[in-house]
Amino acid sequence: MSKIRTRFAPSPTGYMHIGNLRTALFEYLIAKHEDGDFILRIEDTDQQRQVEGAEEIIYKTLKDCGLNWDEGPDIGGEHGPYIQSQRLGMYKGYAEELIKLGGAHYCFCSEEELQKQREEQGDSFKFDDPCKHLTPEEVQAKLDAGEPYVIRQTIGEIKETTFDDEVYGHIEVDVNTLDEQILIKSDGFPTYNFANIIDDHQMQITHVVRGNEYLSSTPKYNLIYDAYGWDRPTYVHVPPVMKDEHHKLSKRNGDASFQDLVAKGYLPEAIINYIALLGWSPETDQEIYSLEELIQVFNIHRISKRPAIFDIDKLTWMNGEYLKHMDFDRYYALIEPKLKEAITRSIDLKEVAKLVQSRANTLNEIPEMIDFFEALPDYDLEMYKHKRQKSKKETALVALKEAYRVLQDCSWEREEEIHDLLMALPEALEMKNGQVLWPVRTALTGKQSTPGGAIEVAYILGKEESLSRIQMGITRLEKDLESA
RNA sequence: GGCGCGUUGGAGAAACGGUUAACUCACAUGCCUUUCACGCAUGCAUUCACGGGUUCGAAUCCCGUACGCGUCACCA
Repeated sequence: MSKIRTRFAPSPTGYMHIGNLRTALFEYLIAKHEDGDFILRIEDTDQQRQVEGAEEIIYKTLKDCGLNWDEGPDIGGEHGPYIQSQRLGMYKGYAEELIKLGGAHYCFCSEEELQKQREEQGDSFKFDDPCKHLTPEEVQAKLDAGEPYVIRQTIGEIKETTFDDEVYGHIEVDVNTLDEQILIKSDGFPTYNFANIIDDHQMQITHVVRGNEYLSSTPKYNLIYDAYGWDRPTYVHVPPVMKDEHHKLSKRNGDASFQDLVAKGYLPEAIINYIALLGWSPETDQEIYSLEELIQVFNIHRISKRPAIFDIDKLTWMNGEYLKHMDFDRYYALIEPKLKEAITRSIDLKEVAKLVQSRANTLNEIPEMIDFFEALPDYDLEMYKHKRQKSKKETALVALKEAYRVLQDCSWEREEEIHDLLMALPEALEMKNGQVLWPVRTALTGKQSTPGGAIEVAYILGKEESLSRIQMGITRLEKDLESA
């Protein structure tokens, strides 16, 4: 059996939405699982929708995700060019050949003619093209006269057409319901549908993977393949990725694109891992997969027929898993810029990174998590009250004063030192651990929750700053209790 | 409206006619604990859109109904 070849054929619209990326991923996995080729083709026939730099976004996204193509506009290949606008010359010849084979015909009808039929037929409109019955002589005469025309698919007198989709199974369609679509527009350019067929054939694509919105038009494609006498490709129609029960994920809805997610602090590998599970499921319970592993286990027959809703919560969880299990050096390199931006004080940022690694699910949560290192926020004294820790303002004041006293003699060289000094206090004061440590952490951070507890935070903040913050807590509490 | 496709918990989903409907996220509770997070434990669909049928037995097969999505462009 010949090598599997799949293709990703996006239009350069300046935006890589998640559904598209997911299709690309499946195409890549299907090919690579069988050691096949993954081809990138840019479909830019609609010049009006061109967006500056859009191609680069496609290249970059695919590369960031590790979806490397074997043939494409930038690297070439045997079946190029891989940019549709550079292939425009060839389609007409193919269309003319199709006419000879009886799979298409010239159509000289005007827009008005179509409109008229549309009105007459109402809802069940299906264009009945009179040009189909023109004799070759009549056609030639019109062509010679320079009449504008399009080339339309000719659908013969057969009754039924069927095909087997790898996901949706056996599909039967009544040919009478099929439209004789335009293949070559009056401006001489091919329609998307036609260009697609020709390109796929020329590039020897074996598996056509695309959204299930193409399921209905597939029979028309097949009829053209048949007319040429070409082998039909294997079809893999994939279910859509939804925003909610009723809406697809789309740019129009302002839904997150791949770029948006990255900007929000999600890792490409986590995004890829997550979207692989949208409309596909592995045989085992494993959910975390590297691209390599996905290639190994991906199986077309486990692609689902039903739409899948994109759940940002699960992506967030998964992203957290990647962050938590990441090699520390790599993790640190990743977040160092954010840390430096958030913290200008000279403290050990690596220690901060260690605290944060097991807690942040996305990169963007980090600055807010650690802002207290930079400056103590203006916190509410009520925070010293904590029911479960049995902390009240009065006990907090005592604890803070004692903590300040013992820590004065601390060298601050090792975290254990601080630990030992503070942990000796509860017993000495006949208090619970929480009655000492809760207020200390509060005084040091001014926040309800922080990465790390009192001891870790104090160690990182350093002696001078820690004592100063504790002193401030003491002063504020004293004032507050006096006035009460 | 015609045609096509789909419908398992809040989300992703497993199950491929055979006893109590996996697993993950989310949510809730408890434990652990100096906060948060982690970790651990428990709970969360007597039921698979609904109604019939086939069968000893159905989420799984068949028919119908409802709902949803897609498609019917000189857009891709």
